[in-house]
Amino acid sequence: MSHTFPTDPPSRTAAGQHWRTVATLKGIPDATVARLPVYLRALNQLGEQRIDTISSGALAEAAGVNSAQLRKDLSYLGSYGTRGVGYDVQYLRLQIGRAVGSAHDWPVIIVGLGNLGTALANYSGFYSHGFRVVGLIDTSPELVGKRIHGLAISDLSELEDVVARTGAVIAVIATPAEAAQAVADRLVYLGVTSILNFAPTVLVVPDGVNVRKVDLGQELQILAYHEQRKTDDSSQVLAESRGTSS
Amino acid sequence: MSHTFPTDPPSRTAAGQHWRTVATLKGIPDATVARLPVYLRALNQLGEQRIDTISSGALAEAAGVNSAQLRKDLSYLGSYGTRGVGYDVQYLRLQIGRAVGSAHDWPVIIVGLGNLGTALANYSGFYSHGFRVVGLIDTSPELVGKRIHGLAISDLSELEDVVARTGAVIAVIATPAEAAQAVADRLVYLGVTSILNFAPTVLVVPDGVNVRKVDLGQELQILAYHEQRKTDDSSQVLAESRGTSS
DNA sequence: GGACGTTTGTGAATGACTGCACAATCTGTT
DNA sequence: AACAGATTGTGCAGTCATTCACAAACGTCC
Ligand SMILES: NC(=O)c1ccc[n+]([C@@H]2O[C@H](COP(=O)([O-])OP(=O)(O)OC[C@H]3O[C@@H](n4cnc5c(N)ncnc54)[C@H](O)[C@@H]3O)[C@@H](O)[C@H]2O)c1
Ligand SMILES: NC(=O)c1ccc[n+]([C@@H]2O[C@H](COP(=O)([O-])OP(=O)(O)OC[C@H]3O[C@@H](n4cnc5c(N)ncnc54)[C@H](O)[C@@H]3O)[C@@H](O)[C@H]2O)c1
Repeated sequence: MSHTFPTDPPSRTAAGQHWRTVATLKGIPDATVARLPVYLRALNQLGEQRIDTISSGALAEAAGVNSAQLRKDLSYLGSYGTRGVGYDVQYLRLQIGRAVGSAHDWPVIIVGLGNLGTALANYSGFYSHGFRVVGLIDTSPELVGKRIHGLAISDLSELEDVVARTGAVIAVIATPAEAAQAVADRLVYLGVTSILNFAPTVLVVPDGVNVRKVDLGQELQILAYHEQRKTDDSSQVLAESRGTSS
Repeated sequence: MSHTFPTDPPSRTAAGQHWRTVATLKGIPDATVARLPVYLRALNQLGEQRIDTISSGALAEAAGVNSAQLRKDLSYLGSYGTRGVGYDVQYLRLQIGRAVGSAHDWPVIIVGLGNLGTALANYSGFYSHGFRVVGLIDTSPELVGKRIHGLAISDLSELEDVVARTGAVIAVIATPAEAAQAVADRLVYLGVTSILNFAPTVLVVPDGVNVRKVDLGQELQILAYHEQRKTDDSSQVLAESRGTSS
């Protein structure tokens, strides 16, 4: 799922001799990590409703997953439930938040402020989850200098400066696809180690850098595939012609 | 991945007695379906470069996957390669397009034209991949009547009309989270069977309806998790304290 | 036309994830 | 203090996904 393959020893100063091993030992499975934010969101909603305790069954339903899965997922974080009772909403919220890293307040840079980038920059949902937009970068002279929520858009040439000043390690790329790889290279060179990419391109990055891609077209095509299968009865005929074993 | 749990027999008129079984028989694995659009994108780029034949190795690299995986994925569609040579770019493009359903031109409705919805509506990348925005829906009196790319925004009350007229079965939800479930219910009731949801909520829909969620906050939290693990040396200490077996 | 290098398609091995089923553990009640 | 009901945490088996490794098939060159 992640595009990171930590085969080389990291250049970090970390104490561990074999990082890979440690990661595998303690590491929360990718599939679980991907679900933790969902649980967190559900817990937040529950918290606002003054619910202070919840069972795995109820929380699982709110999150749209199997309850055994929920329990197993949570068990990777520790034993934070009480048998016969359930989970304390506030406490669990805290623990998942800590595991996921929203305890910190992560500074984030957005590169490319066209349609999409601007929408993202305006999005308030960021802040409520431990992220803070601290840098806006574009190349268009028409955009540079403009302010969004009080934050001025800087030129690409000032990228180094912005990264250094804000200490951001997470960046969002919302430039046209052609520019994305160059931007990513530059970001990585400046020390950014996590990239959320909205441009429809496969980014190539060194080990140790995490990339996640959000691709609207891709999502729609996946939906279209299922849509097509619903109507297409001929898919069953095709099934016969191929030797589908077992 | 999909939030659809086809436990009950679908209320559809489809011929198959056990949909689940049929799907499993011929069905292309979910993981593969999710990658097909990536291959398609890579092929499109290659096609523009006048490359007419490509090996699994080269295409796999462009798509960022293992070459064996690419071949296996493609083998679900049929045997479209030539041993010793590779794949014909145009032909393969056609075949994947057909499988994924971009051969049709899918009409799509967007509900909620705030920051994000407007950006989506303006996005031209839609059209180039077999999707056509045919309906825009919002509740805000300030937005209703406004035009985006020549298409007028309709009020929510006209939703039925719009769906019926356009025959759309795919919809994008970009409303605030609070409104999302109600909108989804309404859409489903009107015959929409695929939803791309940008609101940070788990949508509950009947069997047979496909939902895909795009959640920015979630993506960032996943990045933050990995970020945290990179720096956090204490994670190793924590690893010890928990009884991590074997 | 046969030998050679290349590349596909796929069986089989390995690995990751999911869901079931149940013992362990808790609260409240009699 | 023992019991009943509820709910967690987890071993295990089944399912799904990835990767390896190689025979089968192709084009080319001599
Ligand atoms: N708009 C959408 O709804 C949408 C949806 C899905 C994907 N996308 C993708 O997201 C990306 C952005 O989409 P958009 O609609 O906002 O496009 P856009 O053209 O409106 O915006 C792109 C912005 O990036 C800036 N830019 C170009 N090169 C740059 C560089 N090297 N460094 C910094 N900034 C640079 C441009 O000046 C422009 O402001 C595209 O790759 C698009 O395919 C957009
Ligand atoms: N803006 C972003 O970058 C961003 C990023 C990630 C997720 N999101 C999510 O996407 C959704 C939309 O975000 P946004 O920034 O565009 O919000 P927004 O407030 O700008 O837009 C919401 C729009 O939905 C309309 N609306 C409200 N109720 C409606 C209903 N019942 N039917 C139809 N339309 C309705 C509103 O009139 C408004 O125009 C939110 O759920 C948000 O959390 C946004």
